[in-house]
Amino acid sequence: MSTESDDKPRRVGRPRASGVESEGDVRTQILQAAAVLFVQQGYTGSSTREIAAAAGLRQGLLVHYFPKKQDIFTALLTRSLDESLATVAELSASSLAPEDQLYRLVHEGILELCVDRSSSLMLLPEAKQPEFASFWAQREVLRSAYRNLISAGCEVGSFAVDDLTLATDAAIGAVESVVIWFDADNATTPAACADHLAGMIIGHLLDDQSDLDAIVAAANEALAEP
Amino acid sequence: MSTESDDKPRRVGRPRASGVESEGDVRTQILQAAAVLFVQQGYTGSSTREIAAAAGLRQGLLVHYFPKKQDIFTALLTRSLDESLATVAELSASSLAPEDQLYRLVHEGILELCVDRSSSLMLLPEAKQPEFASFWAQREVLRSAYRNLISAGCEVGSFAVDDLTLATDAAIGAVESVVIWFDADNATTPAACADHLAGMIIGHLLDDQSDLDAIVAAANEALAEP
DNA sequence: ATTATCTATAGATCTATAGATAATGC
DNA sequence: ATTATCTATAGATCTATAGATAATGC
Repeated sequence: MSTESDDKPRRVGRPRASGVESEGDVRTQILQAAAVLFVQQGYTGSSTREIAAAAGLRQGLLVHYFPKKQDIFTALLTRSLDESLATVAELSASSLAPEDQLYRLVHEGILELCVDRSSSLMLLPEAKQPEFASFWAQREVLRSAYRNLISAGCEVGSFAVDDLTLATDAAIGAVESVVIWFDADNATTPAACADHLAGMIIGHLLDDQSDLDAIVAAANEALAEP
Repeated sequence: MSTESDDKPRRVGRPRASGVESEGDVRTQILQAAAVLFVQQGYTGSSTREIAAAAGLRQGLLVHYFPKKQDIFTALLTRSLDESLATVAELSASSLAPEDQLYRLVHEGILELCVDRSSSLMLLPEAKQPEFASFWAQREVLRSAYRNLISAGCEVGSFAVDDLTLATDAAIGAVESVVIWFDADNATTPAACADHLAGMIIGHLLDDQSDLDAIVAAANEALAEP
């Protein structure tokens, strides 16, 4: 119904030198390009010029959207926690037993890490530096959720754990280990990874190993529903 | 019995500007300083000048010992596999059952990763780049050892595994995950980490969970001997 | 006039090269 | 003379700043 022809690129502002037209939010495009480069070459190893080129724009414009290079990294780090923190909120509103909640949190977390490469950015050494402390504070929220679920699982007698801190770190660590080796090009699917690893992690926390089947079955049923 | 006084610094060559005297092999000192910085700030994020300063010498001298910055990284990466590959060789010369061998390999590997911070260097994005391909070839030897032990364990009926590749990657991944979170400053000891994680990994491979206790007991006994 | 982009560049790096210097050895 | 180190620096970056330009909007 529009009187304008769709293929005429009517857009305010000087055209891009690269010819590539901006599709959607420019900041998002920059972030995507940066995520790929950071994963391949590291944060310091990827120049703002390279990132800009990958996003189809000039370095000067990138700086206009992200005045400091560090702003790009901060945005990516923060974004990488959103999904898991949303899952935590959802689960804690449910009335599921702690072992069921933890299984689902772990399973979801693994899937997320398999599909979104940028979730491995927190492993970059530069992420440890003080400018990114607020990211680690957020992440501590996620770690507490794991810890609380493990602790609650012990209280109801489902889990048996000596050292709560060690069990928590080992569980989160095993979830995150998937970013070290999962390769989207290989035959193994994210779902298969998630099933395998989640079984290993929850299985090792359970007091009675044979409870695992019921937990897995319940989670699979829940997934089958809308 | 020496006629020379020990505190006179008789040494050929121009003295260091830093005043810090070289203790032992200079290349080793440079590598140690570089490992710390690479872990903290990444490879590209650590300049040769910084590394030299940390080792108590000037940048020009560092370049004399390692003509390319990349040579430092190559040396560190290569070194990080030595320990585990030696363990593999030792174990395969033994007549232990595959599940016992794998438990010990995993356990040793975790200990090593806890004590030697530089073993996490392979996680740096820069390590993936083609100049370091020979490191990955060596590492593939280690991965094969894991894979073969899991496969052998299945054949003798101790392990039950659907997907050999997935089981291998998950096992190595879980071992390596320790570098993500282990912190020497915390209360948890390397030994406690190794026990916990190795139990989780081998436990999940076993067909009959109750075999785990015997494997752990045998490994602990072997460690107690000289 | 407003907007989105561009180009040009200053100042601060960083790696690797070249050659000088301050010890001991003979 | 030999050795281990140094200083100085060229050339190539890299980030962030400043201001110009090429579109549409009115």
